[in-house]
Amino acid sequence: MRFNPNQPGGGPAGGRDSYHHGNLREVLIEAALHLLGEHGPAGFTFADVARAVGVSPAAPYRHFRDRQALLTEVARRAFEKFAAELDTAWNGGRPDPVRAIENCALAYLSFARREPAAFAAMYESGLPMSDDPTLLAASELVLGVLRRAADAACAASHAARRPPALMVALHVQAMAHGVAALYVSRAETSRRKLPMPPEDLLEAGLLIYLQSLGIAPSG
Amino acid sequence: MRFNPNQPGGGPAGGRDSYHHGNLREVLIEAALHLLGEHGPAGFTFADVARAVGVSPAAPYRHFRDRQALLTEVARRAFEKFAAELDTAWNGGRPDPVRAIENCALAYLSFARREPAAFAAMYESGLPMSDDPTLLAASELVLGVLRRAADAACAASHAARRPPALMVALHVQAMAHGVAALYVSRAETSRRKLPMPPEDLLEAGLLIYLQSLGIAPSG
DNA sequence: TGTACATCAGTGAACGCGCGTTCACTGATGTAC
DNA sequence: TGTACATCAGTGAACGCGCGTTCACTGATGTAC
Repeated sequence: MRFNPNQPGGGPAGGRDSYHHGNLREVLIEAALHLLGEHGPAGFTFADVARAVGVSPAAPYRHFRDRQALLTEVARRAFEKFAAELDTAWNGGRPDPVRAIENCALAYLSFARREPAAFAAMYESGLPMSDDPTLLAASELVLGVLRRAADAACAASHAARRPPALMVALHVQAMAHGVAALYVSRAETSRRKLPMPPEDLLEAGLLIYLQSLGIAPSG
Repeated sequence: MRFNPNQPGGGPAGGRDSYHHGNLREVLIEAALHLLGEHGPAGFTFADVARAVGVSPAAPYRHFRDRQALLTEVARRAFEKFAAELDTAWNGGRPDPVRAIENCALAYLSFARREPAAFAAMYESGLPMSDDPTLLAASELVLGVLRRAADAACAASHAARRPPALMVALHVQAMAHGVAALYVSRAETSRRKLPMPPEDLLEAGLLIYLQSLGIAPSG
């Protein structure tokens, strides 16, 4: 498949009717994401990306040092988008902390389902965080959102002994991530069947967990 | 690195001083597992395995149709070993259901830590279960153990409303898997630092969860 | 015990292929004056 | 407004390499008689 750099409406000049692409960097990132979704984190090559975009195999080198640099950029954007969606789902803690946390967790699954490519880039590509501070920073946005959600939930708790909010955030992420990894993000042929929607499984698990912290949905 | 088919003590004849290897199939599986641990699910080739064993690149074809067939066998054995370790940790539910479930969960992490290669073969290689019934069957052993553990835990519960045992098993696995995937099994450079041991994180999470079901450790 | 033969489990050379990367190049664009 | 020039962002041919796989082969082993 080929990616057309022009806007759907046909932007001003630019794009591929001229010698210069004008937008190649962005298009390469999109194409890499697309291939990632189709063939998994290791299922495509630098040359594949160039081919998908309809450009010579040398062209990508003008924009990325190598395949890993491209993949890193994909993962960085994935983390940012993922964190933004979680934050939208959190919605400032409305209508109440439990529902807001649940919405966060469901957004976790929703993202894994809608964007398996981005999910793979973040959590299955094995990219080293240590090499790129901006990638590390982007990855921390995700837990940051969950941390804020857990703070609010803990503040609303009336349990005798509460675990630290960070730990609650990590528990929520662990359960969401476990469900996502086992039952949502993997190829359909390589995961077990589940007698219920993964969303129901996760929601039930979180309710049981949060109940123990003395937090219940209001209303 | 090279794998010596002979036992360390030097078994009776057999092995690589003769033209015939005598044990090549087993040694190929070991070598594949080893390479998997070093370079991830996609990080080695059929030829690499042959080289690691010190055999011609055509030799593996006598034992496996292709790379995927070899990987499938590795994954199948990994599931069996993993399930066996979980069952040992479960220990028939002793000393009490909560402790036994916790031991199961800790065994989950322990396996992910000690055998990252096997873990990757099972959960990160993207092998299609649908192609091989024996692989599917092996993969179900794992949930089978957790299911039995959950059954016993639910029987001991005195909560007003209990979720089905299968769901409890899935929750336990989800949390364990989430912690393992995020904080144990990935390469050190590509995971976030955690302000506590993953084992403590998981244990705390399960305690909170199980408490809600009206199950507490005895003693 | 000896011999002939079938089968098994390796060898190693060869193939076509696509990869990552480099290279000198060239068309298009921007800018100084 | 026009022109010369620098820079940018592509081309496409080329390279060496290691891959997966096939092939005719051969050494070792097992078995019938």
